[in-house]
Amino acid sequence: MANKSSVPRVPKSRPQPTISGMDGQQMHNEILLGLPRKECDALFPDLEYVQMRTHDALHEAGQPITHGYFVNDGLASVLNVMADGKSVEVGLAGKEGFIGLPLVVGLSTSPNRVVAQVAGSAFRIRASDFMQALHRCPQLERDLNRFTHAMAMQATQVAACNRAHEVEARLARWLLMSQDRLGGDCVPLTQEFLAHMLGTRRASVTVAAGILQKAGLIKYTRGEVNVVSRAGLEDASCECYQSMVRQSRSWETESKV
Amino acid sequence: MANKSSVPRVPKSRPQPTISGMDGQQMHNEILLGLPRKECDALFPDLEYVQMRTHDALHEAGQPITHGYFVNDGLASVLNVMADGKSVEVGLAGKEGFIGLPLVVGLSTSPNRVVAQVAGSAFRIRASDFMQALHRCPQLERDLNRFTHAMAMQATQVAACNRAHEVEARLARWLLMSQDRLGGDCVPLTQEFLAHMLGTRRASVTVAAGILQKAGLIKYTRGEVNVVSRAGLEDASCECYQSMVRQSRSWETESKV
DNA sequence: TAAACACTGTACGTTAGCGTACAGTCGCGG
DNA sequence: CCGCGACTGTACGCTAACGTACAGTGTTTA
Repeated sequence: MANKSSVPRVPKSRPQPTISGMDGQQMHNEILLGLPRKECDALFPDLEYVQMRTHDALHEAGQPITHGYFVNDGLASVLNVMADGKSVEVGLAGKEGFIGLPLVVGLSTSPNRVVAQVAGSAFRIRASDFMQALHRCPQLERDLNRFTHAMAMQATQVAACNRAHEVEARLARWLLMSQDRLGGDCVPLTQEFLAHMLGTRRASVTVAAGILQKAGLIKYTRGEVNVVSRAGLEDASCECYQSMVRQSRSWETESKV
Repeated sequence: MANKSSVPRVPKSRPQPTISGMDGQQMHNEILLGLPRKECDALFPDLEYVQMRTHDALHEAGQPITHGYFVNDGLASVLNVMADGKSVEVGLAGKEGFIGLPLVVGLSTSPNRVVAQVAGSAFRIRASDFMQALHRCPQLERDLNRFTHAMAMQATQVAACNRAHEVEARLARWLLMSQDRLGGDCVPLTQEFLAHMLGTRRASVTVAAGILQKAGLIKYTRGEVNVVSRAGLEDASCECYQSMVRQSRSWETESKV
């Protein structure tokens, strides 16, 4: 929440190659920001700055992946869609992430639906361009393999959580995770879509959110959740949130090869 | 159990470097079998052939990873362990797999507990040796990155399944998945441990297994499930099983870069 | 062969969550 | 300013699954 007005992390000494459509926008995507100059040169000409509007589908389950997306802003949800149309969120990516991981291992079909859950922007790249660029960008490839691993960890935690914990705790966890990735107190989402995320009924979300609100942890108003007490939410959430945080920590400290 | 005397798939033209403790045993692990000669030479001296006994823990949640395991035989379950001691299976690996994926991205702590769910054997390698060998084995590294991806897909499917489907269907799915990885009709497991896999009560497993048995799909006897009708089981299981199969198919066909 | 053990079957009260339906409430466009 | 659509609150009967407990049954050990 603090870094709203922080300086962009691109070193001044590195004038970025142009990115189509970006004019004047800031780059937030952490994978791109961390690339060495050489890989930027190789990659950036293929990137295109695009807006993500709420509920835009980036990928469709079972469909070919046309573009990869370096999320810059906002929030993308990875959903597993069941035969009866119900969906369950299995992953969440913000500016630390990339959407289109199958491409990294040479698959061009997405097993999941991916939607922009909170509007924002992304740098997108055509699948074919991406796969070629990858060969020239070893650091990018390594980052993406790591991110794949991080998403895998997230999915395993969610798998367990879905089995073991109840709606109220899962909702709290989800809000915390979103807040972390958005960097603000406000998560703009309707209960209807929260229900899709949690794989439950809207009515269940209403009840759970009501409890959190009465406890003074959040403030809910038509399509917008405001986090009032992070600490309280962490108590209300299940251990899974802390597990995930711990994992991404050990990540940062341990995994600097 | 059936394929004890099948021919080894290692080409005759490629005399294998010795592996400690292996004397006369056959190699089944598909990752190792697919490596080019050069990488075998680099890797095999560090491998050690070991037995996995039922319920042996290969990794402990939150503990350092001492060895990676190329599963050769039997079945390894990746479990997420909750604070209250309950566990939920989030991944399953047989001879197609490797246990210790965090090592691949430079992490030396396992987020999950991994146990031998069905006894067998594995080729293990010390974590430090593994991480060094990886630099000399690009094909191995690529294979393992792919396998990471496959496990991630598995986890996402399980995450959704855990939320959406009921015990009976999940049990059927699990039996099918195990059978695929074991290559026989018989899955040696008690209801108690099936319950741990499915993240449910033993009593629920008893009921579900009873239904499958009455329907003539399986035969259950003290610690041993015999699959009678695969087709029937596939009907009884949820769509998730087919999803997973489809994914590993597209895998094999698409992803030969 | 008896006792101990491990595994399986079943039962019962309790509960979270489901499906569904309907009544508020807010905000925007006509 | 009204009406309509989108969002939220609540209610009710129903079911899967839970926690727990205990009785059967097969297998090993003494």
